[in-house]
Order: sequence, then structure tokens, then C-alpha cells
Amino acid sequence: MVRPERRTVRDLRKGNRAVLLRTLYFSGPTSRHELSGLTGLSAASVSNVTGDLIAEGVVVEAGLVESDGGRPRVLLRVDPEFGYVIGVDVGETHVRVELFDLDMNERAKADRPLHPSRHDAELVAGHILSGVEDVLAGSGVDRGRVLGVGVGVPGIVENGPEALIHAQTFGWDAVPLGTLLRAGTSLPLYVDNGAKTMGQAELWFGAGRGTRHTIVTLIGSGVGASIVTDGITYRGADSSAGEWGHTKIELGGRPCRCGGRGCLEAYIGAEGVLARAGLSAEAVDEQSALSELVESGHPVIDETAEYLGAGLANLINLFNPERIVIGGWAGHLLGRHRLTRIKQAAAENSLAHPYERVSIVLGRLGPDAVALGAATLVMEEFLLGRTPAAAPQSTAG
Amino acid sequence: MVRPERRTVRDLRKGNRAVLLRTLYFSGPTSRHELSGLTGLSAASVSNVTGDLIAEGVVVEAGLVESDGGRPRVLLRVDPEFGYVIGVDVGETHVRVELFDLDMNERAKADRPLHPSRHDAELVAGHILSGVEDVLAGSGVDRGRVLGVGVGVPGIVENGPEALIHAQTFGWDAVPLGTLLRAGTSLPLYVDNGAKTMGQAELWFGAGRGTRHTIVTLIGSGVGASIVTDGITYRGADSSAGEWGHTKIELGGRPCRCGGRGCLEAYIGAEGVLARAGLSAEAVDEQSALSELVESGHPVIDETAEYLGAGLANLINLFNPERIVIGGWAGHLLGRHRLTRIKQAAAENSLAHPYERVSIVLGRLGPDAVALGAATLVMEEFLLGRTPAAAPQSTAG
DNA sequence: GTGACTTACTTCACGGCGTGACATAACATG
DNA sequence: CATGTTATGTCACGCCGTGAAGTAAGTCAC
Repeated sequence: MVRPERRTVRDLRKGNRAVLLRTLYFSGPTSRHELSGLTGLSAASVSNVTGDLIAEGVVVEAGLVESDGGRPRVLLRVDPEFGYVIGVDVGETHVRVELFDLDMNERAKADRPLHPSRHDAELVAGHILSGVEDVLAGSGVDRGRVLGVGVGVPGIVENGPEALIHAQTFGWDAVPLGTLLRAGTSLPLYVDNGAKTMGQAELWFGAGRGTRHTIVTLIGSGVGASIVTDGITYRGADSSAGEWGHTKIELGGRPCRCGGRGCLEAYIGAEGVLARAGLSAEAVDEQSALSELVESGHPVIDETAEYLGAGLANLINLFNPERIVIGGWAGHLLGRHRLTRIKQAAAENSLAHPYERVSIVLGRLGPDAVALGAATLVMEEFLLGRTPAAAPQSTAG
Repeated sequence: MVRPERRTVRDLRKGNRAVLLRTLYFSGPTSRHELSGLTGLSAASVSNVTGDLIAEGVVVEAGLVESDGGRPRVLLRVDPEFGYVIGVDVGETHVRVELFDLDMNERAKADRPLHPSRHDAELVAGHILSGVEDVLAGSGVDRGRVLGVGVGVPGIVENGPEALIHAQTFGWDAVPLGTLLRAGTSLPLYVDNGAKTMGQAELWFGAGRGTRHTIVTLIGSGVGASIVTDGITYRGADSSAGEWGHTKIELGGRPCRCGGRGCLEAYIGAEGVLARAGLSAEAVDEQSALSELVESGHPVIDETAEYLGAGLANLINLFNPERIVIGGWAGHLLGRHRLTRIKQAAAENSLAHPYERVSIVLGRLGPDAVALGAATLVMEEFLLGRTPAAAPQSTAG
């Protein structure tokens, strides 16, 4: 049931400010005149609000456009140096911290290796915190100009009053990562599942750009998905939506590392594919082993394409998306070599109507988009006008 | 990507009016004072806006509440007689038209039998139109006071400029039902899939009341689902989302009437269950045959509960809902006798965390809620302030 | 150069909004 | 009937977006 909220005349301004800021951000350098057309706001209001934005320093002028007989348009853009955002990718083998300007240019980076069997929460939190210090030092960016830190983690992120993380592969059960980090920094924090952050990166800057009903799959050793419904990453009742990897595709089928049977992940996750080809994921390097199977045309790969296509078909029937993006390193590998077969299997296993509507494409950002996506969590807040706009030197919590 | 819209100071009023109207509708008789607390609006604004609503005739006073020493509160409520809504259920064997007042009390009803093999679009449209005339005559309600007609149909409803319906079981391929109806009436029309309308009925008045992340399943001869994300029925890119029945639960498994294999519907749809028990759906009466199987404890029924549970588990993993409502006549039958088993299967096949969050319950409105739900489509528009509020005698298109 | 023309932007008065402070209404109690 | 209490109505205020009118800043013809 829709639960609308009351609004005051001031929310109006906040909303229109956000509309303008977002348009400016995604449509690049734009004149006030054009903005008026894009947003539907009157020229007067555009002038008024952009005036505020310029006074705050969020927006700057960016040159003129020559005219053929009139006053030239002044181009406006979000000042990429107005603030900075930090994205963190917590993976199986590393913690990666990246600092971006508002144009999402990477300005500094820090990597911390993780031993695949040691993922203590304190260790990871420590790596994140020291990584943040590193990128601050490395870029020379003042701490007060950082709008926040986004963190993409594996597993389920339960967004209550304090984010709790349940990550089976890390042995994390209700780890309060947010609290751990907040003890070490006063920067605003946003924690989300890594598949969802990667999905948001593809949605904003990659193969999902411009779409509103989109699913970004993340196929690596494990399998996940980010589901975007009507432009918003769907999180469900407590943020664990999108566990596509553990939906059943073959009831009572192959055992999965989640303890269940017949999960999609057991068939199309890298570990599952190798196992089906008779290889132990522990004995070989996953990535090169899978690559070899693909190159050599091993029959298991065609079978995998079938399963993947059927898994996508289920998403198509349930969500009726306009685009499906295949991501993750294993997804890229399979997609590059077997996209036609995957699409064919998707077509065979979905209803004609929704299948016609969807385009299935490969991710454009590569498997390293998790940190970028995590940074967009901060950016999202900024565009909604919820971050301290003109943070002087403060370190808001 | 979120696409916010500019707003003017007038939208503000419209929005707050809608907030108030909706609160009044769902919270029953309420005083202005209480409304202020419920909506967050100031007492002054509540007075102001309710004044408008009363002047329009939408809202009426509904008695006083005794006080212990102060001015008594005046209770307000939406006038159930302000207008009327019509809901239509287009099923396999009948077209049912019902007229409700705004409190959703049924005021008149018309039934038109349909021969299971004759579903010409013109015939159905004719039944709907004559049914509408019947309920108008039967209730004595003036045509000008009808806010609109909602229609629930089987199959996929493609909501473009003109609703196109693709219903395999009816042999409908892109039938422009909206256009057909509009030729015969000038009442506002809202067409949607029957599973979705039933879902909205359960969400508003049944087992889903008060929830925001909800899935209502419709298990009859066929299988569908209505997916409510964040309070809104999810429709996807072109309204065909929720085709749960044709997701694959057993790749390459039993043939389904959709032409595919291994669809959930082939296992838990009434027709599929009977077929698995060796009965032909055409030779027996589906409902009594299934009922008999359930009563006699046929092993196929336990198996069906397993499949159903696994199917629900997939929804739980993907959507992380707070509630799942089992509806449809076959769903009721199975749920009444095998709910524990179904839940157990759902638990076994879903991740622990999202499973803990969800409650799986039986529908409360019975299988006949399709027409009621279709009427809520009109009600929804009314509460958003999009229907001609004080329709004098007109017949808006 | 200069004036006419064109286009982009700014200013301003206006009507509409929600709000808090205050006024009033409508009851119970003593 | 006075007093206290609570619900509701009124009003001036500050803020909003808008259209109309004004201003800025170019091109172009001559």
C-alpha cells in the first residue's frame, strides 16, 4: 500500500533542487535554457535554483556555446572538485578502496590483500579504515570534502538501525560492520551488497544506462543479481532481495555450497561449472581453469549456457525487465563466447512476450565495478541533497 | 535511474490532499486532530484541506467522539455514496460485473456465463458492457457517479497507449479490449491482469493488509502471482511481470501448456496436479477431482506441496517479501490442508535469512476477489485525486 | 562602427502553499 | 454560570514557482 508523505513548501524547493542537480549531473554541461526544457521548470526557477547551487559551489560555469545571433548560452556543470566519494570493494581476496571526484574519475586507490581463509570482521574493518587514510593521503584530498564512504560487501546486508552483515563465505553472521567502521571514522557510511553496488555502477555508467527495469547479474564463483525496478535498486523487506543464485532450477538437483540442492549457483557459478567438469575448485586456479574449458569447447560449457539462459528466463518471466546485463568475471567469460546460446536458452524458457521486450547484453564495466558502484551509493545521497552540501571542514557522522 | 519530476506549488496541495484522503479512507472515521498526527500536517492545513474535501462532497462528518472535558472531536470519513466503482472479472467460465460503493460494499452484480471454448473478444466486451448496464440499472446508481470501471483479465496486459491483451488460454493475441470497450461506454477504464487485481484486493482488504513487500499467488488451473514492491504492484517494463507459473523449477521437466517444459504451473497448477495423478483435466471436474485427491491424501498432493514450497522459496530469495499470500481456489485447497508441509519445503529451499522474515498465509478473500481487486484499480486513481472529483453528471473518457 | 535583431538570462509582482500564533467553539466539571 | 480543557478555525508570515517584462550579450547587414 502506498504510503505518501506530507510535504511542505520547503520540500518543494529541495525536490526541484535535486531534479536540477541530477539532470545537470547526468546530462553533462547544460545551459539554464536547456535545463528548463529538460526539467519542465520555468526559466525563472532554473535561474533561481542554479543561483543557489552556484553560490554553494556545487555547480560551476563551464564555458559558452557560440550562438548564431543571440546571447550565447552559459554551460553549467557539477563541479567535479566540489567533493569526493570513496568506494570500497570487499572481496574474497582483497579489500580495495578507491577515491573518486564527483565525475567518478579515480583519484587514488589502495589495495589490501586478504587471505582467502581469513576474513575476521576486525581485520576487514581495519583494512577499510587504513585504506581510506591511504587514499586521502595519496590524493591530497581534504577529509572534510569527502561526502561519504560506500562499501560493497558479499552476503546479505540487513539495513536496520545499524547495518548487519550475513556472509556465509566469510563466516560472518550478523557482523555490525557499520558500527565497527564508525568507531574509526566520522565519515558518512553506506553499506550494501556487492552485487547491488556493481549493479548500480552498470546502471549509471555501463550497459544499463538509461534503463528503468533492469537486472544486472553477477556471475563469479558465486551468483547474485541486482534488480532495478522502476529506476530503483530493489532491496525487499530487509535488503536481502536478489539472491538469484540460490533459486532452484532443478529441484533436488546438485548440492550447493549453501547447503541446499538444485540451486542455480551450483550449475552456473564458476565453482559449480568446474565441479561439473570434474575439476576441484580448490586444486586449480578458478579463472584460468574456467577459461580453458570455454576455449576448448568443453560440453559442460554449452550445458552451462543452457542453465544460465533458463535462469535468465525465470527473471524475464518474473520481472519483465527491459535489459539484462551479464556481469561478473565468469559471466563475462561465458557471455563473450556463448551469448547466442544463452539468449536462445532464455528465449526457449521464457514467455514470448516478455522475452521480446528484453535485451540481454554483456556488462561494460568489467568485474571491478564493485568499488565504483559503492561510491555511487554516496553519489545517490548527494544528488538527493541529503549530504551536507557545503561541508566546510566538518566530519559529519 | 530515478527520474524525479519538477513540482509546482499546486502539486503540493494535490499531494497533501491525496495523503489526507488516503489516510481517511484506510483509517476509517478520524478526527481532524488525529489526522494531523497521522499525516504530519499541521492542524491548520488539515482544517483547510478537509474543508475543500467536505465542500466537494468527498468527505462527510460522521458523528462526534465524547470528550472528558473539552470540545468533542468531529469524526470525518469518505462518503461511501460520493461515487461508485465497478469491477469486472473476466474468467474462463464467466464474466462477472460488480458495482461497489466507495466502502467496497457490493451494491449490484451481474454474471454472464462463458462457454470454455468461446472467448471472442467481441463477445466478452459485449458481456462487460451489458453487465455494466445491468449493475447500473440494478443499483439505481446514476452513471455520472461512477468513477470508473476496472477489468481483470487473464494473460498479459500490455499497457501502452491502448491496453493490448495477450491471453493464450483465450486465444487472444494483442486484443485491444480497451478500444473495444471505449466504443461502448464513456466511463474511465482500467484494465489489468486478474492475478494482479486479486493481489491488490488481498493487499488492501485481505491477508496482505498493512504490508509493503508482498506477493500474492494465484493458484488455480493456471498459476500467477502479484508482486508488490514497496507498496506498489510491480508491473515491469510492459506490465507482464509476475509470470511465476512459467518459471522453470525442473529444467527439461514436465511439458506445460505454454509449450515449455519444467514450468512450475505444470506441477502445481490444478491441471498439472491432476495430470500427475493420472487424471485428465478434461474428463473430470477439476475442482472436485482435486478436492478428492487432497482429502484422500494422495501422494501427488504431498509432492505438490513440495513443489509449491520450492516455488515460494524462489520468490523469497528473489524478493525478500514480508508476506506471501496463497490464493486461488487450488491454492486455498492446498493451503488449508498442507500449509505446514508447504512452509517446510519453502524453508528448506530458501536462504535462512529471508525465510525468517516472511510469513506465509492463506488468502482471506477467497477466489472471487478478482472483481473486487479490479474495482480497487479505480479506487486507487480516486485516492490519488486523478478521477474527476466532483463528477456532476458527466461521463469523462 | 552602428543599429537592428536574436537569444539567454534576471528581476519582479503575484497567487498559492503550509505553518505557528492566536482566536473561537464546544464540551465537562464544580 | 464560571472555569478549565480540548478541538477546530482564522490570519499574517515566509517561502515557493510562474509569467511578464526587463536586461545582457552576442550576430549580422550595412
